[in-house]
Amino acid sequence: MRDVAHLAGVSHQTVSRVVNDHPNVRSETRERVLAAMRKLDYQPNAAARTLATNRSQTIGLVTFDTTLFGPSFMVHAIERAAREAGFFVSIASARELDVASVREAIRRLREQSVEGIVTLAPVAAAWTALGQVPLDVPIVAVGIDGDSHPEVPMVAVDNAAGAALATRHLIELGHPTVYHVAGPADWPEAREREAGWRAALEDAGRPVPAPLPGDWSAQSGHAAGLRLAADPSVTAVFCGNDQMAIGMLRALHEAGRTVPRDVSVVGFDDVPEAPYLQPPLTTVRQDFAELGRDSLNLLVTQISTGVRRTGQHRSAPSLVVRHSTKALAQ
Amino acid sequence: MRDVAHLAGVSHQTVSRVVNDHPNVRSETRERVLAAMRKLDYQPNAAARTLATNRSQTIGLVTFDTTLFGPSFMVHAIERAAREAGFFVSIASARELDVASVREAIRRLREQSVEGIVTLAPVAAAWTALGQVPLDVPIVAVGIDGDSHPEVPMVAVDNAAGAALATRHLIELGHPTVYHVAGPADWPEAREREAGWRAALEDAGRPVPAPLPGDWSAQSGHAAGLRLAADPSVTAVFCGNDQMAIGMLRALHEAGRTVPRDVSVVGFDDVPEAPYLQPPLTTVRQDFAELGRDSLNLLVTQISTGVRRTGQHRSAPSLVVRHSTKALAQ
DNA sequence: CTGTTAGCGCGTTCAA
DNA sequence: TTGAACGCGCTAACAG
Repeated sequence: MRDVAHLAGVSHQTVSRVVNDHPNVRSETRERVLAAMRKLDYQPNAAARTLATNRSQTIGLVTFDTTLFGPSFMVHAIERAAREAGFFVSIASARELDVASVREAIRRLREQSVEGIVTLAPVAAAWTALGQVPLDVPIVAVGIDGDSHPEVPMVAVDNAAGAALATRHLIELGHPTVYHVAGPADWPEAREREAGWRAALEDAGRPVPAPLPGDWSAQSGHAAGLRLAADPSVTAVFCGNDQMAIGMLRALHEAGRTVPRDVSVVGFDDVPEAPYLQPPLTTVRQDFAELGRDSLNLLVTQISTGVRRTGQHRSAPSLVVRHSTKALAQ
Repeated sequence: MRDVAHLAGVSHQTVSRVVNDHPNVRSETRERVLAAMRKLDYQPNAAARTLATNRSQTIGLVTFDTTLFGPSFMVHAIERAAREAGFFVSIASARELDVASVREAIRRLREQSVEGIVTLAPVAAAWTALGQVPLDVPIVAVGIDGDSHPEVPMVAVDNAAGAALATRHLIELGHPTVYHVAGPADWPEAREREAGWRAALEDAGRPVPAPLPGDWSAQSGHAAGLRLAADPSVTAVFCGNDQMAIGMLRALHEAGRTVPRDVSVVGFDDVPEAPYLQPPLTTVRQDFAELGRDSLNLLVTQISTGVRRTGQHRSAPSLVVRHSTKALAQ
């Protein structure tokens, strides 16, 4: 910057004014400075600005497993939205699913003076950690059950509603009951989906079979599928996500049970491959891109207005009916 | 930090020495300082340190489409490795696939004084942009054809070798030739795979059918599959990635052609769902986690030694034979 | 409209 | 072993 000032024959302060679009600069001077900046390929120094203004123009992202479809998609959507809002994004992943790891990730972000934090770690441990974070930096939680920490605003799809959508769809198709392959118990999203499934079943006066444990992976869906296939009374299964549904489809096929003729299967997420599975998967769609954008905008609003927001911001998922579900043959 | 110094009854540089594990501090003083730090929940200020040392402890990640399996997996692996090496990571995604977008992403990272850059944007435009980057910050390119920019070290699987592996596997199974669904032409990885497939075919003296265009998506694989299914002479297909193979499997099924009885299909990547597709997919495995770690370690080595590395670092992919390929019935 | 001064929090260099 | 002075590149406050 000093060099630029020298070359343009002005003080470094004037250069600073030009960089920050300050109004009180004669346009002629401004041009001279801009020319010097181009000539020297001037790069502003974000660290110096951060130090002087106490504003880093950076938001932090706490992630856990970005190899899953949802989180990885949202990282993308959030980075995009952040760039448009003029923010850098720094990521910090939690090593484990425990409170200490999430706190550590948040600590690292705070060390970088981030102006706000979005947490994509939808695990029970995360909100315990969030409750312990000093409230001087705005936080938005994505996909976390915010009931226990109403002071942290949360963005998520209405998992229970989505699960109920799937379950009612199967009930309306004439299935006496619906089995469920659940996600990991320490993920609030998994619990919400299970709760939605359970409630829909109870509302319809149907028996509630024990949910089968899963871990979001196709492998766990496959294992659950092999168990369910052994029981001829099983005609409908709601899987906690699409990956597990893929494993389920495979297991049923291996066991000689045809989908959807013998068994109907519904997933959750609507991954891009869902229409091309065999059969094309009926599933609950959630719009991850919108979720990512919304969470960032909520954060940016808090940063720029200084007003803390709270409460849950739920978006409505929708059911996409394809060919893995069918009316029960009497 | 001033507060800590005050509380501990020392000067702020003594605190600085403690923070940086400087040897010349009496252990008693050190303890007093540490106690004060804990008491005040002291957070070092990364911006100030960056300004004073000109070292940001941050590496930058240039991404393009993190919704694809490979890139999203590597973001995760790289963040992990970076954390262990004591680096923060800041991400900047390229808006488009053009040179300007990649340059802009790199500019944003440089503004943050990153000490090194890993680029996960495996598109032709990326290396054009890389060639224009001032060489004062080390760069490692992942999955980019480094031939045209030997000064930028590159880490990738040997795509051509992987494609040849797949193609030879099909030839050895008795297929007269192998069709190919290619990835986007502006991705070097797609071109390398196509080249490997072509070379294997030529080496075996087989005819080389025109490759079908794809864009990595299941949808494009499905479209290609519908075209191939119309030709009864097609008995073997090598898809540029697993997503396209999923679409291919579906299209062949719709057209009444059974895999692997009528047509054999091979993918590339070995996504976690591959073993659970119908049929379980024979594919070329690449170890994204290792790729991510390697790229980061290569970068950290350059940063800490100050020695620039060059050249290509290729890792060998392997063929995973499952049930989507079968000897051609005579 | 523009320049001068001071300081953001930290590390480095020199003295003590 | 510790402290004082200085500067990293920038912005904020004031002066001109």
